Amino acid sequence: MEVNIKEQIRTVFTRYLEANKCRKTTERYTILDAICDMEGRFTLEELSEKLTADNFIVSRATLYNTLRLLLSMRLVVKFVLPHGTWYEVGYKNENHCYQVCTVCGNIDELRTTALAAIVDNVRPKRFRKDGFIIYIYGVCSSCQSKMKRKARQKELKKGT
Amino acid sequence: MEVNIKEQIRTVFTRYLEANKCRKTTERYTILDAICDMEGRFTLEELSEKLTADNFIVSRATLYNTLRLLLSMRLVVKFVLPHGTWYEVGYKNENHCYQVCTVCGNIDELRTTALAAIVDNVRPKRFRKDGFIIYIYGVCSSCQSKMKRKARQKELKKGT
DNA sequence: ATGTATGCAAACCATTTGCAATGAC
DNA sequence: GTCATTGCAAATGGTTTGCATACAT
Repeated sequence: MEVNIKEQIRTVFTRYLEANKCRKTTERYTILDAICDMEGRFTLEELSEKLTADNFIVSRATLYNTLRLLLSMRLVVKFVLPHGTWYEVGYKNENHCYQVCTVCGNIDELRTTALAAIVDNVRPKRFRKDGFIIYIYGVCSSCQSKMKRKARQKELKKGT
Repeated sequence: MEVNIKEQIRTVFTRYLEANKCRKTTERYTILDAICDMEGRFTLEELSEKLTADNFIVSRATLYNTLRLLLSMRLVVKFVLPHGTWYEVGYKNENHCYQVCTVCGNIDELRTTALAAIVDNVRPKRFRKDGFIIYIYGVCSSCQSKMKRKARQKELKKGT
């Protein structure tokens, strides 16, 4: 991430901490920095590993606390999928369309700008909309062939 | 749920069990029936409670096993949301658009036919699409007012 | 000096697993 | 009789909590 964007984010964070009378701890800023350096989606485990690699050890509790803080101020977005939980820096307010294989759990991001534009135009009443996620569920081609292969084997066994 | 629809579902289930050489156990059919009688979304806990109320005790393991079976054949749909996991009978192959409040966790279903039609037309390559879910994230009006009230109180405290 | 934030370990909760017993075929 | 399915209890894994300590204000 660009350095001046990181600076902007730090500024937003500082303003938020001051406005809510929260303390400006080293942990909070270091975690924020690390999150900015993560590429795309990341798990809590991956974030922890990055911090460890940077020689900064934080407890799980602090990691969760800081993430909660960042989530509540919308600097980070959380994805809860059937196969795990991911986080992502949300400063761009990007929206997402995922194709999820319900067999192997693989997730691909679909780049369908048309679709995103439509959902973007939905304006719910009495609701502050922050973003949206579209999940398309199904079976990927690789799992489809595996299932066919398995069915064939059962059929063979039946003949025995 | 209508009796003859339940019958249809049982037939589909039986065909699936036979095709895959799975056993037709009392547990499986009883759980299927209970699921058909659930109204709308339900949690595993609620399903278990209903079965208990019907004097049918099943282990968690069997509940999860049967749900996995029903999920794999698309008779049931699973929703993993930040505030819990829900299931729903999926025989109508309905698609869904949810409005999720990230503060209180409340979920409302949006009836936006236009939106559903668009997503319906997305045809991913090399992927057997079974359905989709759209989550619109944000803050509901009731949580918005609570947040405003809280902010006012902090401001008062500051003045003291 | 005050009280918020942290670290640690224990607690928690939903889900999965291993294994012996049951029962569908 | 065979082996898939069940029930039980233990294990797992991610997240939260309680409490003593550290440190930002």
